[in-house]
Amino acid sequence: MRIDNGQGLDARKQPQQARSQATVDAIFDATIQVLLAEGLQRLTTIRVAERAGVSVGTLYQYFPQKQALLFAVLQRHLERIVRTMEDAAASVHNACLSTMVETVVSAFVKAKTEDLDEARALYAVALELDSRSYVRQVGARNRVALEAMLKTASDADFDDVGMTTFMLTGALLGPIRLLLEAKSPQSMMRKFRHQLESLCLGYLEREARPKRLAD
Amino acid sequence: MRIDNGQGLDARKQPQQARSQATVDAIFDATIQVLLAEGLQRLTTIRVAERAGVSVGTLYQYFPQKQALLFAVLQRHLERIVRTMEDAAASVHNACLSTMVETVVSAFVKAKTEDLDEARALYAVALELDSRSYVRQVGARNRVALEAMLKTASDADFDDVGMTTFMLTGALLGPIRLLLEAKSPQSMMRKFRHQLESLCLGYLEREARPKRLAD
Amino acid sequence: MRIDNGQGLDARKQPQQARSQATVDAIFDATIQVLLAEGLQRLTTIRVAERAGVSVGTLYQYFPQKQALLFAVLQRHLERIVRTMEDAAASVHNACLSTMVETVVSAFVKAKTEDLDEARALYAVALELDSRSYVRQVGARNRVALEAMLKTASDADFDDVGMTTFMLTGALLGPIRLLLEAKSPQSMMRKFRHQLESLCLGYLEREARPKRLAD
Amino acid sequence: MRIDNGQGLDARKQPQQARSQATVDAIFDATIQVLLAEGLQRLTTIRVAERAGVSVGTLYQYFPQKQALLFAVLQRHLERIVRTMEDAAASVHNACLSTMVETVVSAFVKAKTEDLDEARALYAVALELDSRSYVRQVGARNRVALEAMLKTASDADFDDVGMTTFMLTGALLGPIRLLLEAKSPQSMMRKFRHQLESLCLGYLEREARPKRLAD
DNA sequence: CATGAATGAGTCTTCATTCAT
DNA sequence: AATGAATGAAGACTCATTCAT
Repeated sequence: MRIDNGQGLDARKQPQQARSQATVDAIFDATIQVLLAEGLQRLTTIRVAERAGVSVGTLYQYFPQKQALLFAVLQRHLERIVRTMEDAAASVHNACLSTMVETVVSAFVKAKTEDLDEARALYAVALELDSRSYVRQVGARNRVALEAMLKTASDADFDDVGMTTFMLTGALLGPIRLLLEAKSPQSMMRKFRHQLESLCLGYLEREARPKRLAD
Repeated sequence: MRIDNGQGLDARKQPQQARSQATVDAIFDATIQVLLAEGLQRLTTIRVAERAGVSVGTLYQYFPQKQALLFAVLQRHLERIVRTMEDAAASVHNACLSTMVETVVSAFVKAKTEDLDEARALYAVALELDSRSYVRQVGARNRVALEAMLKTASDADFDDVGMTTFMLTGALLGPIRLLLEAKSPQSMMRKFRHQLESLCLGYLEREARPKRLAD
Repeated sequence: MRIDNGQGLDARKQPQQARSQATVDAIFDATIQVLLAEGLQRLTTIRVAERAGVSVGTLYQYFPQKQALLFAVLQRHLERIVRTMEDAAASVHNACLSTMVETVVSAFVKAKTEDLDEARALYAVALELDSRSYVRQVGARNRVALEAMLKTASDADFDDVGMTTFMLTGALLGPIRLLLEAKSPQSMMRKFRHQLESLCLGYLEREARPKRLAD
Repeated sequence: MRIDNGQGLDARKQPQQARSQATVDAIFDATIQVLLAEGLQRLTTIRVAERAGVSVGTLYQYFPQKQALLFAVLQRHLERIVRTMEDAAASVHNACLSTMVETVVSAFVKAKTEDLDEARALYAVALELDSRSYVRQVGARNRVALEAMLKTASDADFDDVGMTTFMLTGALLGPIRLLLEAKSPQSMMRKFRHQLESLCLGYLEREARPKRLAD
């Protein structure tokens, strides 16, 4: 959020930064494209620079190492997704379980699906040793948001909210990953969201203790 | 399993092949170790050979390319898992949903968990371009087995078994992956299996139409 | 020739390309030197690069494979020779046989002899599988030029010009090859040209039918 | 000659040597085949051994280094040819030029043509650094034989027999090499020998001084 | 700031040769 | 003697990174 807004604003005032931003964006896009077209193993700084229409030197101006570039691209992607999730989770505090699930699933599917190729391209990057801890952090933020939400559910209490959140996260990630790896993700999309809600809600309702009213 | 036996037999007759087998095994193990210790990107044939206690030349005698080695390791792993799943699914044809889930979850968790490190190590390998189609095949075999099982459920019918199987697979994979990436998977294990059953069963019961008796 | 000029011109305008050209030239020369000093089998990209005073990486910037380098060197050499032959042959259309032979032999000996070492170095390269078809092409161009010339001889007709050209080519190549492989080619040079003319002319006069005047 | 006879004789007495000889022959043949099928650069001891139906170890029993093998094959080939030439040249001492040429050309063409593939396969080997001096030796023997022959010509004297022999050798080699490299050598064969005689005789008659009778 | 030529350490892969069986 | 598994030096080629222009 800050980055998006900030960069837009800065751009108007400082034309050079506008150019910078355009360059950075071009590099980001090029990275995704190369990732999709060639795979992580064949992604080279030169290939990225070429596709971005800049020289390697320029690329290194903005990203002092290859790792930094990959990390930045991954970060942009994951940041957008967690933020979406955090916002969605926060917006349904104190709601009932079914509303929560509906909202969260909807947000998650939308986030992952909007940039389908990007998400696909970044799986391998996320697995890389050097980004592991960051990925874990983001995962943790995600779980924190969900856990905070679940705790406020108007119609349910959980014995082990930590575990429940863990499973819920898994329930969201598993099918999405499968979907992204499928050949024609678009075709199942409509039904998919409904099914994902069913999966999550089925689980949560099984795990919930009915809320004690006079508490 | 079959492989071990077959080779064991041969080994007694042909001492040279016994040595070969020992070498191949050492290379397999070394690959997993390097994968865990260094990651896919830093896995080199020399490092694998060194850790296996053989020369590069020997490694190449058995695996004509690096890819072939990685593929073989992945194959051994996945083959064991699908076979476990196929057997488990076949063993509960015509049972009730809860038995099915219990059996399948148990088999899956056990398979993935037995060689925890191996499973962890191979995620990145499975993502590589060249093994994609094979991974997909195995995934398909898995789904076929589950779908065949679900169709025989004594207490449930499904409108769209294909989709249900798809989601069920996702429900199994997601949390397991999360578990493998967690710091101390062993600690949650006991509770985990129960939770995974809950997730699967909650979903399936929601999706099931009660079976028509006089059909 | 054309290449040098063209690149020279470009070089003045684009200083970077001047550096490039210098690098390429150094690599060419180094290749010949390594070929002579070590032989084709011991020619390695590193050795060439070292002798050229550049790094392997630089070499690969200009020649994407070892083969490409060898091919380029061979091409430069053969191209110069065929062109010399084509020009020489064209320049004596309609002359008498002895003039033709004198001119062609002189051009051929000069071309092969100018860069004696280069010619010597490239025999093995020319034999390599991958350059075979190119070598054949050049040979064909050469024969075409000679055949066209012979057909216009003012004092002779040939029954089978194709065969005659074939033999003439062999008559030129054989002794030259022997000369290049000799220890002190320079010493025989003077007499050699005369002898080669004798060989060619002796043959052609035997094969020629006297020209019918009223044709 | 000695080798062929000797080995045949020994074989009858010492059966083990017969087997040896068979093995050696198989290795020789395999070498030629590999040379033709893969080229010198891709000729490996293992490939040769495989094609010969023996193990590498066995191959090394007979040829302690790869070079030794190649050298032996080359030697067998060249030895046969020089010997043919020496015999042919010796058989026409004191004959007239045209008889000499006819005999020598016939022998040479026959020798090179009998094992067309072998001759083709061995060009690259002959060019290798390590066999250069041997090849030169054989060339020298050849020239010595021809020179001795020319000196006895009944109808001609030469001012510089050395040079004349040199050119004659070149005149023989050049066209033959061209023929071997051609696509369908067999087709031109008949006419070819006649042409080669014409080339040689044309040259020799030009260079000859008529023999002084009362000398 | 931008460029892209240059660098050279690091990878994969091959193959002559050895040696335990 | 024969076998073929094992060795490891050496070669082709790549690519992150630097730096003169």
